[in-house]
Amino acid sequence: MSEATLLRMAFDPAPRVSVSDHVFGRIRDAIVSGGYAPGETLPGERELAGAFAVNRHAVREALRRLQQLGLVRVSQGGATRVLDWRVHAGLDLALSLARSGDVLPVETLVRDMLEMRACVGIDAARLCAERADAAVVAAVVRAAEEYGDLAPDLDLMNEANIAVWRLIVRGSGNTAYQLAFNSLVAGTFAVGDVPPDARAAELLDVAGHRRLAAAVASGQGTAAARHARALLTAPVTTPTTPTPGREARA
Amino acid sequence: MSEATLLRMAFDPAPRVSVSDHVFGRIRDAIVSGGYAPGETLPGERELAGAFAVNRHAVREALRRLQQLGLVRVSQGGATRVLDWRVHAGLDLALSLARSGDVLPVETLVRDMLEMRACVGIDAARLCAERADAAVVAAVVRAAEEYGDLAPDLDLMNEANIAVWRLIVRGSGNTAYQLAFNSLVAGTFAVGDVPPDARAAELLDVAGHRRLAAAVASGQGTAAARHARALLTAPVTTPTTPTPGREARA
DNA sequence: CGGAAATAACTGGTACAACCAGTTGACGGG
DNA sequence: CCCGTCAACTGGTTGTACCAGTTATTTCCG
Repeated sequence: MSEATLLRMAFDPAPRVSVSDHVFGRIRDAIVSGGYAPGETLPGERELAGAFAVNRHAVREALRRLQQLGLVRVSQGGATRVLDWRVHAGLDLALSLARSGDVLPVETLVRDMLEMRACVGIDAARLCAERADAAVVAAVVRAAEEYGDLAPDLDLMNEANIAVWRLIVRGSGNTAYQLAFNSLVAGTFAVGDVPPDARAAELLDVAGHRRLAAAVASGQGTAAARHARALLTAPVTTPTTPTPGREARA
Repeated sequence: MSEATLLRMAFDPAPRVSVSDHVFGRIRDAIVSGGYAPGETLPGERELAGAFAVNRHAVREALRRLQQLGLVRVSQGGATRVLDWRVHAGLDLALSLARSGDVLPVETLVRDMLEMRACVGIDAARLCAERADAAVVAAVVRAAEEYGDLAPDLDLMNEANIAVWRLIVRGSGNTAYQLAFNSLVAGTFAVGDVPPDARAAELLDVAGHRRLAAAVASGQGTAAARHARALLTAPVTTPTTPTPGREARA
């Protein structure tokens, strides 16, 4: 096999995860997948260090991150207890979940994130139209214009699409929306292949994006929300690949 | 001063923050408040350890958490660079921001989180009505019933209110909503005093909550969304204390 | 003189060992 | 039986040494 062939194959970019990342991921998956029930006590740091054959500090770094994520609660003197991530974990966990799929059905997770994107995006569009300052509005219009020029390259359009929405969310003046948007973008990016054709209709609707930008520019919140809804609810309501899980849950 | 007097005073629950927490908070505030511009390089671990007069391990734990939060990007060999938290930080940052206010106007942050709560809550109510299984629906109805019994104790009602909404969000079957809900609850809790009277109207509207539960039980998504909207948008649209910042941003 | 390769001086990553500081539960005296 | 004491856990912190990448400098060859 020639070197050119090797380079064309797009390998994984060399895992090379740090030791503490490894420990972090393993324990996270064990908790999320139910290996450790909520309330259960995790093995001691020294014991974990021995089990993973790493230094105790690496375990500590991992545990601190798990604590920040809301998966465990460590307390000096007492044992480290597992929390119920459905109750204590924040949206940032979605990124971790998406990154190392398998523990949770990726299909469902993607659908959920798209659903939330629609919910937040619609309201952000409304708020952006109602209370964004002139500079951001101008940037939105400009971004929407440039967005259309990239058709029909879906990869580039996806990137530009994120830029447009980032501006809209920014224009909403809602920090929570902004942070949630970041979480969702990171999460969907981590999944890698967000069903490419499921969102093709949305991405290729250049006119729809320009209508949205126009509504934002003219300060018409309701119209902006309507156009945003038209764009964002398409991939959720009409999936090209039938999404399992809806019946499975019932 | 008698012991009883001491106990009645409700002191701060003894700060006792760990060393790495201290370092974490300081650097986080420095970044969020703009002390370090995005792209700038943070001092080396050894230098930071010297500046804070702590061991390097403590600094490392703090940096790892900052990285997970999306505030910095550490890379072996290279320097640790500051990221733009408006672009890379997830919703979990809201909790950190709320906890140690000051760096960001708390008023605005609370308004944003309530706004997002409304946005997500309305859609979650709709989805819960449409696709929640019988067990969750029954739990929602029961929780709404018990909720009314707690009036007029606002503290207890607030707690029960969260329980009701947690069930509804759970019933929506959307993991992203669930995680975002957790982030928002943790964030508002961290603020401590979410303007108590601003939400009094919502909390005391027992009938409204029961209407919502009834709509969920009968599977009427649109009605559930309407009732949810009535409950959740009240504190946002009619603040008892005029919220500054809206004009200040324009 | 120009540019590429070796290198020195950083950076973060990991390890071992020891000790401090809380928590827990068992043990023994009242 | 109850309560204080103490020993054996737990996590928290420190120091040091070294490994592993990055980066800027220096050096040497064409």
